[in-house]
Parts: sequence; C-alpha cells; structure tokens
Amino acid sequence: MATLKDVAELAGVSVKTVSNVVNGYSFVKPENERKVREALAATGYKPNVGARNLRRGRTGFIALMVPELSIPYFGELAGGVITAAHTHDWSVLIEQTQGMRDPEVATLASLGPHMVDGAIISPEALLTDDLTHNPTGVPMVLLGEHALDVPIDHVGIDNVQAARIAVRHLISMGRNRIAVIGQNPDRGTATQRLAGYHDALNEVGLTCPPEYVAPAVRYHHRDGAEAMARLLALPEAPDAVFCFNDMLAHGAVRAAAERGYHVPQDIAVVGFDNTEHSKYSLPSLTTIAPDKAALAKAAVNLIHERSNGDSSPVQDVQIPFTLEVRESTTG
Amino acid sequence: MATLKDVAELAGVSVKTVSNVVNGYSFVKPENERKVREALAATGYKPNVGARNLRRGRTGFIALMVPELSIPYFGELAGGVITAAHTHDWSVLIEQTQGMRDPEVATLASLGPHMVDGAIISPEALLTDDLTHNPTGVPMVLLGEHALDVPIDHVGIDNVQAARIAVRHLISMGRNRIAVIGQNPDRGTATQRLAGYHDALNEVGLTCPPEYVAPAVRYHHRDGAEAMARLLALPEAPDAVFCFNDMLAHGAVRAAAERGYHVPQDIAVVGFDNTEHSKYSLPSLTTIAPDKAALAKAAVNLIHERSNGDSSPVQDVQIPFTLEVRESTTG
DNA sequence: GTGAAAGCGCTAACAT
DNA sequence: ATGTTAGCGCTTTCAC
Repeated sequence: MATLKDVAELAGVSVKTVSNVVNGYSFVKPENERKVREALAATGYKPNVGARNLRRGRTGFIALMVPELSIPYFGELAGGVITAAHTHDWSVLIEQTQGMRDPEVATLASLGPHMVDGAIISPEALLTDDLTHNPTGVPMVLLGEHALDVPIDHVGIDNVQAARIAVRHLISMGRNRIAVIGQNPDRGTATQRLAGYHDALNEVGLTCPPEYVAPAVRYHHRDGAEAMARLLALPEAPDAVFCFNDMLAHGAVRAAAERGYHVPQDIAVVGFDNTEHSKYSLPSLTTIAPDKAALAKAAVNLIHERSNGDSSPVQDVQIPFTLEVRESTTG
Repeated sequence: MATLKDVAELAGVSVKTVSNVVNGYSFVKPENERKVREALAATGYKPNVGARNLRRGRTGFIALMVPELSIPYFGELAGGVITAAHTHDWSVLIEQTQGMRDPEVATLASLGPHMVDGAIISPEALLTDDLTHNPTGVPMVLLGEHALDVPIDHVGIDNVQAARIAVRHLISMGRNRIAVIGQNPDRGTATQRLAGYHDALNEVGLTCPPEYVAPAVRYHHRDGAEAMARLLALPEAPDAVFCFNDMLAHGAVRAAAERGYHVPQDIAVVGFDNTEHSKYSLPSLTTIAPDKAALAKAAVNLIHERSNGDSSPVQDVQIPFTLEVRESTTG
C-alpha cells in the first residue's frame, strides 16, 4: 500500500507538499501539483484513515447502539442514521445489546474517544444511574427512552401526545372498551404512552379496568399475541387495543384472527412505529408514524454540534409524527 | 484521556511493563503488576484502539455492504454478522448502497486495508467486471449474488435446489398453474431460482406460459403487489405463485386479497428468505428459510481465515436451508 | 511555496 | 523481568 512518503519520493517533493495536495491546502506550485497528481495516480495512493485520525484526534466513526438490528424499527432507524452520518463524513459502527442491561453497559464502556467521535444509543434496560456520568467520554444522544434526570441530549417524539391521539382515534371510531398492550414499568416510553392513553380516556369520561392494561417484557410478535389471547379471554373482552409497537400489534391481530375475531369489526388495533410492513399487512395497520429520517438526522446533527464544541444546555429534540389511519381501525 | 505513558509514570514503571500487563504478555513482577493495576484503575485507562491497530497493522473493523438495512432480510443478516464478528474482536461498519451500482462501486473503492480488515458484501447491481480485480485490497466475501467467474469467496444457499423444493411443494399441494414473481436478468439469484422453478415443472411434465414469469426490478412489497395484479388479470390466472423473496410474497398476498382472492384457497403463495414477520402474517407465509446465522458466521470466518494468510483456492460455501410450510400454501 | 522534524498512542525489537 | 527506542502513516508547527 502506497504511503504519503512513497508518493513524495516518486514525485520528487516532500511529504508536506503531497499532504497539501491531498487535503487541498494552501498554494502549491502548479508544476509540483501536477507531478504530485501523477504520482498519486501512479501509486494508487489512498490515505490511511486510521493514521490520519490518530493525528487529527478524531476517529471518523460514530457508534449506534440498538437492541437488535433484526427488529424492523431498528433496521429502518439504522438505515437513516447511516445516511445522515455520511453527510458529516462519518461511518457508522453498529452494536447490538439484545435490550439487556449488561451488554448495554458493556458496550457503553467499550466506546471511547479513541474508537468513536460520538454515540447514538437506544437503551432499553439501562438505569438512570448508568448514565448520570457519561460513560463514554464522547458526545452521546439518547433515542426513545428518556431517563429524565440524565444530563444527556435526547431525540424522540412526544409519546404522551402520540398515545393520546392514537386512543382518541379509537374513541372516534366508536370504541369504548379500549385496552393497551405493552405496559412495562422499566420502560419510560411505556409509562408515557400509558399516560397518554389514560388522558384520552379521561377526556371523554371513559374508564379503564386494570385488566385492560396488558404488560409486555419484550415487544415482539409473540408477546403481542400472548397479551391479546389473555385480553380476549376476559369476561368482557375489549373492542379495541392500542399496542406500544407494531410488532406487538401484528402479533395481537394474528392472535385475534386465530380465535375467530375480525379486525377491525370485532376488535380494532392500533400500533406504534409504522414499520414498512404495516402498510401491506392484512389488515393494514393503523399506527403512529414518527418521522424516522428526521429522528436520525437530528441525532447525528446533535453529535456533530457537540463534537464541534457546542456546550449549550442539554437538549431534548421533539420529532414530528402522524397517525396513519389504515384498515385495522376502519375496515 | 489517560495514555499508557501516564499510567507508567503513575505506577513508576516503564510503558512496556504497563503494555505487558494490559495485554497479558510475559511475566511481570507481582509487585509491579499490582502497582500497574492500581494506576490503571486510578487513571481509568482505556487503550486507544486506533493507535494499537495502526501499530499492529490491523484496523479492528470489517465492513458489511448491503442495499438497505430497512429491508428485514438485511437487518436480520446484519445482526448475525455483528454477532459473529464479535467472536473475532471485530466491530462492524455498515454501508448502504440502495442496490445501485454506482454506490456499490464507490463503497468498494472507499474501503481499504486502512479502514477495514475485510468486507462482506451483498451486491445487487455490480457487474462481473467490477470484481475481477478485488477493488478493496482486503479479504472479501460475496453474499447471495454469485458472479460465477469472479475470484472471490462466496457464501450462500443452493438457489436452484431451494427453488425446486419450493415449487415441488406447490405441485404436491395440487397446483398446476404456477407462476413466479421476481424474474430479473441482472440478478444471478433470480436466474438460478427461475431455473429451479423450471426444473420442478419439468419433472412432472408441467409447462409454464411465458406470461407466468413476472419480472421485478426491486424486490419490495409494491413490486410484488403489482406483479400479482398483472398475473390475476391474465385470461387464465395462476393458482399458485412462487415469489423470489418474502416482501414480494407479502405484497402479492395483499394484492390478491384486495381483488377478492383467498390465499391459499384460490391462489397459494410461497416466499423466500423467511423473515421474522412471515411467521405472523395473515396468512402466515410458506417460505424458503436459509440458516441466516450460519450464513453470517461462515462469511465472518472466511474473512478471518483469509486475513490470517489463508490463500487456499476460492471457496463457495453452501449454507443449509429448509422449506417452512405455513398457511399460505396449506390454509 | 516547500522541506525537516516532531509527535499522536501504541507495540515490538533490542538491550539490560 | 523490565526499560529504551524506533516507527506505524499522517498532520502540523517551524524554518527556509
């Protein structure tokens, strides 16, 4: 592999001159520039990014920490982050945690200024204590979960408001026995979505029996299916369900269908995340659609500003969302 | 950030000793080891991976190039690659190409020994010419598409055989007007799957009218839906469709349902890839299920062997697969 | 405008 | 068993 020195020797100039040409710095005598460019082409020189970054004190990478890339929401998110990162000349390093605390802590500890210029993390089991002191030493932004008392930038949507809108929609469709699937005291977002749900019910004087709040540890299809099965076994089954993500919702729809219930006639279902598949499922899924591209872009930009020395107060960026009304609530 | 030198000074020993302790090399006097460990803890030392790798002549990264991470198959694949890479102390850098040739070529060109120790690439539009001379200079393995005359390791499944098994299944369910969706002369895998399809038909003396071979440029839901719409508009509509991936299949199922066709009663559908969702869709999808974890592991191991100097002949690793029989063909 | 040389943090000879 | 030192490839003062 050709180095700067090789090119310099071939061109008969100093390393500095070659470096200048490569980086487009200062003025180089046209003749020298020509010679350098020829030598560059002849050797097929490619800069050693590692060495360059070692010298510059930056790494050229940002890390993205997610539970699992195989979950469509995180796949879509990661795609957006990669795209956004490219606009700042960053490559993206992806780490998976399975949504478990130990891997999350370990991943954070393994990150550092030597490895990445920043980290975008989507924690699932991390405790507030784990984050009171930024464990990475690089700019960090939190996605989704929002540990309130933590001095770290956050990007997300207004979960309370989003949940309220989702449930209002169900009410407007004439439903009044509305359940939720996904309650989980360890997830801040779940708590927020539950609050929005209660808000919407209260607004119209509806109440919610405690057994209508179905918990879920993971948010996979299976969990949604199991929760739905329990809800439908209740003496008075709900006529609508608000699920805290799309996978829960698809699992719930399937469980309903297996028991002979029609969605939405017998029971309406709303999801959260608007993953690609929800537009094509049978029935297509009504769901809260966060602007994922904006989310990714905001997170990356935040890292960029922070790594350029921006030390303004901790930010909480709100990303817009919409309610996509589809067949699972309108038939 | 504490450096090796800082730790050495604090512990009152040389950098070498600290380095020895950190890397677990040779024998260190117990007393020194203790002092070093204390200093390590006191300074919160973390090795500068960039510098270490610069010195070692490795980067600690492998690249994974895929069309889009938002496509579930690639999300699942990427998850597997990250997991497998960790067993060799590699972090994974993911690049997206949108399945277009220019970004694919550009990405390959941007990779190099300075950036990554190897690359796992899932090309979609790359031509044989782009690969006759490994453009990265690092060990590379091709996934899926298999440009036959290229001197690069390949990992994948036997597409001809898999397609044959899928279509045989359809035949065994009593179907005899079997169409395919996904034909694309630019994709080697499509050609192979089409061959398997024809094989299966020939085995039982069935023929396939040319209009039963529906092309698809991209392999998204929409493309499957459009293709299915055209097939159903045919004077003699098919009674089964073999789709070249699960997204095409889900799109096709939806298009059929929108036109009042029941799957599988009126038309059976088989997919390819077995993405997570296919187990929970309505109807659940019969599909070819490659062992994705094995695929990822094989690809990473190949890179590992090659980067350790293995220069045995080009390999083509076959990964096992199964046919998952579900509701879309058995109702 | 261009060259010489220092040094980013680390590891591997080499010396002790 | 431990210290000293050169150097990975690059950028960047500082002279010229």
